[in-house]
Amino acid sequence: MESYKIPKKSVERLSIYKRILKVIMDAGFTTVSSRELAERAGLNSAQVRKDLVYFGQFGTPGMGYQVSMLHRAITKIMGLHKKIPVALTGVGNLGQALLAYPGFKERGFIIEAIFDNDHEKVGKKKNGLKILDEKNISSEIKKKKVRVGIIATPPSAAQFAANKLIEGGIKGILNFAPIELKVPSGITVVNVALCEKLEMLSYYLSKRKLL
Amino acid sequence: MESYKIPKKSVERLSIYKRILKVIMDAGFTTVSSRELAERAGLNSAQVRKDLVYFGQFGTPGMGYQVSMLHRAITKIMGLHKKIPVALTGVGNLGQALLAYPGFKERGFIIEAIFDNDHEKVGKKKNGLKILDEKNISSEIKKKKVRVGIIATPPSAAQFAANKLIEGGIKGILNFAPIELKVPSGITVVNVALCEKLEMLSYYLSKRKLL
DNA sequence: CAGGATTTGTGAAATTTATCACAAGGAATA
DNA sequence: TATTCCTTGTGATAAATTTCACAAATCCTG
Repeated sequence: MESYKIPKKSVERLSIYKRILKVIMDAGFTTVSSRELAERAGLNSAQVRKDLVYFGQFGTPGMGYQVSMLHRAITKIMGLHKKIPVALTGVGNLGQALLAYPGFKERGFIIEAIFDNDHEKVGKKKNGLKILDEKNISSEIKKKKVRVGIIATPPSAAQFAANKLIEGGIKGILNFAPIELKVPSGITVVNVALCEKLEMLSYYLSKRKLL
Repeated sequence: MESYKIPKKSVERLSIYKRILKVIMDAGFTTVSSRELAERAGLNSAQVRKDLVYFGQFGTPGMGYQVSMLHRAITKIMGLHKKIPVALTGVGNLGQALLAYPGFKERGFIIEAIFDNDHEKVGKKKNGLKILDEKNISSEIKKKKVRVGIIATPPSAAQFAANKLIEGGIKGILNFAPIELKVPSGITVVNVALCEKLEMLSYYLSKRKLL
């Protein structure tokens, strides 16, 4: 039952379990049941157990899961136990917020290079990093052995940035631009659907005549 | 087939169709087929048709959909044809980025009030708005008839902000904080899972031994 | 206006995902 | 050690979602 075909949703929930485990661990508890994890995550307990079993047998019947052990196991499974060098493209408002976002560093994602296509910005410093020209993305990230790219450009510049990142050897992209990036197979793109979420909210409120 | 039970996924995709329709419209085309929409969105054409039929019959056999008509229809369905007053809580890096994010205004979401619990910040101005004390959220948003709240606080302050927003009569929350908000029934919460997405990317790369 | 080419809308089938329900394993108590 | 109480892991079942496949509707060409 190792890594045959794991639902994307299960992977996303793994991240949620990890976050909750941290809270439980900091509160001083040493074990936790699938029922409690489920309750805190707003899920069904069988689902929690099924999700975890995709990755191994972590529990003890009658007792539950060892909090710190499970937390460590998930961290390792997700590859969050080592530092990951990252490049950021687009140093606008969103890009700057991401640059300062503590969550990235906490998870081991270290932003090593930042790029923009605005010549007004190129050469200036942000958070101790010099803003580089987008034209040089591929050579710069090769030099710094960056493995992950974040796209925080406007939609019109996103595909160009993606191409340059891929040219530079990047295998994974976190995309904040609201477009469907075209990438060759072998490149993993994860989209953060900021606009879509906002519009969903509008839809649900509108349907209930609350707007 | 009107609004019986529409999958959440369909609603989210509606937003994607709207975005693509805009592109096609700006390129000067007047009609579009489900096949083309599907291709651009990376989906199956039957799915596009099924999604749209949840909301009405928009297409013409042999011809496809009228681009501008469909775009307008989706905008209306999603309640994005009128202005929506919004309150933002948490004027940190993320909050400031959201404040300056053009996508909000473009979609009719007008940020009318901003709050923070940091007394250093309260009273100062950002983007023409005075930062108000989080303690006064409920009275302020009642005054300004705000309908939607955005939470961009650190996780530790998120539940407090949510409570105050709800106290002030808000029905919808866009939550950027990585916690499961506890809200009474009748309140719609949409989470933007920033950290989760990042961690998913790490997982997929890690699995392929690319980190 | 007839015939061929498209493309929609939609039942039916396939696939995926979530929930139920319970046997089996282990802890805790006496 | 026997007994009771929990809780896991999991096969079976149910629900949700996606894809297939085609009749019916409309366009377009000659």
